[in-house]
Amino acid sequence: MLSQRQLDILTLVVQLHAATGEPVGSKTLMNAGINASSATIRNDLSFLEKEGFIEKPHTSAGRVPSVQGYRFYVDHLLKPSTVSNEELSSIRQSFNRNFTALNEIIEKSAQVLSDLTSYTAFSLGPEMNERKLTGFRVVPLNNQQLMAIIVTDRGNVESQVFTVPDDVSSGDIEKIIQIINDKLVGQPLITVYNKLRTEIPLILQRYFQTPRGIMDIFESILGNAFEERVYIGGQMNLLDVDLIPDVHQFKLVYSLMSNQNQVSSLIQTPKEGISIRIGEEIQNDLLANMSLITASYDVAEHGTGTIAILGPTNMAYSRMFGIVEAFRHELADYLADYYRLLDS
Amino acid sequence: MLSQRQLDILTLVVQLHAATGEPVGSKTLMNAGINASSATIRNDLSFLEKEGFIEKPHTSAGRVPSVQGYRFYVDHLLKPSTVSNEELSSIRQSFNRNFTALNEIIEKSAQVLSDLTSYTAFSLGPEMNERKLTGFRVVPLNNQQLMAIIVTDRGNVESQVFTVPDDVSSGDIEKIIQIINDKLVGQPLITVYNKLRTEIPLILQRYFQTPRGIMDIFESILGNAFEERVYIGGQMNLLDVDLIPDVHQFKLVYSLMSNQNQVSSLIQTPKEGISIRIGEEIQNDLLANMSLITASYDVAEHGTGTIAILGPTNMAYSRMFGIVEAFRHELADYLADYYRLLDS
DNA sequence: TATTAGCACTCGAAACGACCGAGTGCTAAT
DNA sequence: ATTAGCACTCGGTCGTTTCGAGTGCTAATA
Repeated sequence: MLSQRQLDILTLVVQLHAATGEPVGSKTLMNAGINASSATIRNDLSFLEKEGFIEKPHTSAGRVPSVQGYRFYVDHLLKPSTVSNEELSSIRQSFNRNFTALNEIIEKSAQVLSDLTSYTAFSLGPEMNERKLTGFRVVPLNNQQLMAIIVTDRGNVESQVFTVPDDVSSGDIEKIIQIINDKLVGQPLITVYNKLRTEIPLILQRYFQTPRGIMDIFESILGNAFEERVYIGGQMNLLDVDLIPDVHQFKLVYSLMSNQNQVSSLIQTPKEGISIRIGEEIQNDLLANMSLITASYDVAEHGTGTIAILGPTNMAYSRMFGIVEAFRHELADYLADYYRLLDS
Repeated sequence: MLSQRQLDILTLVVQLHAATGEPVGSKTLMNAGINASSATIRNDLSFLEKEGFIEKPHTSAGRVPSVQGYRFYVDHLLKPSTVSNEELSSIRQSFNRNFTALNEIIEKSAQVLSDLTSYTAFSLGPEMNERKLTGFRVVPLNNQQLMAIIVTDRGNVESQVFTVPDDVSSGDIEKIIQIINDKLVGQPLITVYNKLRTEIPLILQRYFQTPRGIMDIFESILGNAFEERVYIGGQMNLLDVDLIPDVHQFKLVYSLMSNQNQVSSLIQTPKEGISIRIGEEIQNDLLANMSLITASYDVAEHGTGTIAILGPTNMAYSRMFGIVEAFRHELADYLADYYRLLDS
């Protein structure tokens, strides 16, 4: 369908446009290594345009890749650049501090990934839904306040301070803790979440007249732990990209990113490995001129996590692909170590 | 010095400029209620300019208040607008949820204040430095992880999960906890912080060969609790203000606000009550075209806290002053209640 | 003496237009 | 199939003009 030269031209259009941000013209392509006259290149350009791979912003400008063009490039022409050893070791180094809870590692990873790419990065830890509630503690802090601590499967910890309502005695609390330990600890979180709305209130009714107040508290705590949390790094990097035409849109994007649910569904990826979505493929009007690279990673029997970066449509795909690819492996390795340590 | 009409004119210039953002001309002032011809007003304007209260962006524009003009307005002309009952009750309502730890109340207050003013808001809880360490708990989570919980004076809680180094046995941990409980609980935080670097290591040396690793952990945890934390709400509101000329400056301001130390010293206020700093008075080049309203509030014997808002120099001072004034009292009352509850 | 009407003047913002040049499409020659 | 040549397009830049809000000054007025 496309001649080799046409493939070369498309590749260069994508890469030069990524490098300069400008539309690419026939002479530029000639100088960039296409072995043909500018006229010939123009013919090819015109062909590529007819086929929908590139388009021109206006008559007398150069060409710019279309979404379809990017798609084709990403699917067939992209050669992931290998990550330099220095970068690799800088990734490792940034994970090298002795982190504490899993959440903090995940949070840090979003930070590092965004620094590395200078775009906005997302990080979601290994699948939460398969996790079990492995520990539940309530620690008295003073007369009126308690701290509830929830430990899930491995390493993930949520805590919340709460004030005891007037009508609840410390004996009541004891009983509730015992019930929770009996009935909930060791169960998958999803079960916990369900029982909390069905079975537990029934049991509590046997002991208390009005279990509602205290139940609300525990429900909110456990609910917190249940929610998966996507960490975001480098949100301000979006401001550098000239793709945010006005401040208003930036605020919209920012508030989009403040909403866990929306972010969650944004970086949801259907398939294994790395997926690249370009412009309108993201199916979100706000992000129409951006691209999203999503990658999943497996941590042995501990489920799979997700990382992602969001940048301009004309990002340097091969470099970004390389970074994301390297990063997902590093993170998976690091987490495998982390779990191994916990198990030892 | 200034005639009554000149005072009126200055007031109107400030207020109209706040309302429209445009320089104010003589005709506008005439229509806005100054009882004199535009020529007369021009004379007064020219006088006010000579005295340094107003200035003109360029020859054929209207006048704009100078910093000195704002200063005079704020010091002598400003009538704080009273806050409507609805607003007052909406403030109260937003505090009405059953909050848990003090930090969360303070965080929420920054949020509410920024919503109310549509500027950026800061909130610092009642003086931390006078606080004492009243509780210290270490809770085992699993084989390798512990959670340390620190409770200060009243209601303030910090927690941190950490992984136990290989060379530390659970007996060691027990001993350390005991030492901390003996030597540190009940002391003011500042003492804790100091002892942690002097006395405690000496004691530990008696028991362990290499106390360093474990000490690092505790030091970082306690250090965390020691740090005062200013909460910020509505940072994105700065983007609405047309005062941020370019995205670059916004990023600078944003990173300024990401630095606890800088924010802390920013909202440091010398005097009691409400203080208004205008433009260059803030002594920060980045904020040269903004104003900062800082207010302190007392919570009986629990120290004093600070709230602040940061907005454009031409903000509606009387309204903002009113809001901040109302807010500091509401917050003080609410916290007084909160502490009363804890003491009961 | 304070106020006001009148008028010439200033200067930024917006509208206009000429020009430039990168880039195109097409045609005819190789 | 490729290329040289050329007329054409159109956004961006830059200087000019126009417009109008606002000023300062002067002379008349209360």
